[in-house]
Amino acid sequence: MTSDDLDAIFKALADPTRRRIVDRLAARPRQSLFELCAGAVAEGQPAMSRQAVSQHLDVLERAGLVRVEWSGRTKLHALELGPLKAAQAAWLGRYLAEEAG
Amino acid sequence: MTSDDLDAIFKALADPTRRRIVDRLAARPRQSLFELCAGAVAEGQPAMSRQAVSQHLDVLERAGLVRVEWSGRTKLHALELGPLKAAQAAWLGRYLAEEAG
DNA sequence: TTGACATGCAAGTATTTGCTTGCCTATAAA
DNA sequence: TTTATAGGCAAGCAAATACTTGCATGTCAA
Repeated sequence: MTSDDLDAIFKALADPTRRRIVDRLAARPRQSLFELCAGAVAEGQPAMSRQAVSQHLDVLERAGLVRVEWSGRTKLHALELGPLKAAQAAWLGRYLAEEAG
Repeated sequence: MTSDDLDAIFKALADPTRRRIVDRLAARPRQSLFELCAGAVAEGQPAMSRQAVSQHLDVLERAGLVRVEWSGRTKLHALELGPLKAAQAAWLGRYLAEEAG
């Protein structure tokens, strides 16, 4: 866990659209790009272009927070919590409250 | 803790220089702007101009992570962990490992 | 094979970020 | 009062971001 890794992780989480993508992938893993676009609309949020969502997913993927699996022509995305827990161990944990239960 | 608050907190932590400032304030609270500039050099890091450090402190202060207290012409900075713990409670905690010990 | 679908790639643009430079204000010390 | 010190304000600039538009590629179905 280098300083650059922490940069990428915090930067990825610093955007509300990306945090919503994380939340949707936590609720249901293995979603395609189109499913994630539709999910935004389903939650009553402003529609996002496919390219915009794709670029957000790239940011999350480069931070290691999203893992990708191809199934034919469909790219399935799922949450990867390892880097976040590593960030907690490497830096964030010093400053966080101990989690209650 | 609004989504904007989370934006500000994660964005503030997404820069290595700002994380080092946080670390230095954790090690010793109530440091002035000049002390924080000197601290960078003392740690063997590249010197930073007063204005650059000041702008980083503004970002941390706007995120609520740094609390300021004036003493004469000296502005003393200290770490404020409340917002970080609030961010953990509001969002981050869902995805973090339970802290060992 | 043809056409529809899921996604990638690349260029263009407006905004933000990180940093610098130059000048100004206010407090403290000589 | 003069001078040095701690910091603020504002403009300028290169790089990064967030998003769009247009076109290309690869996969599946009819």
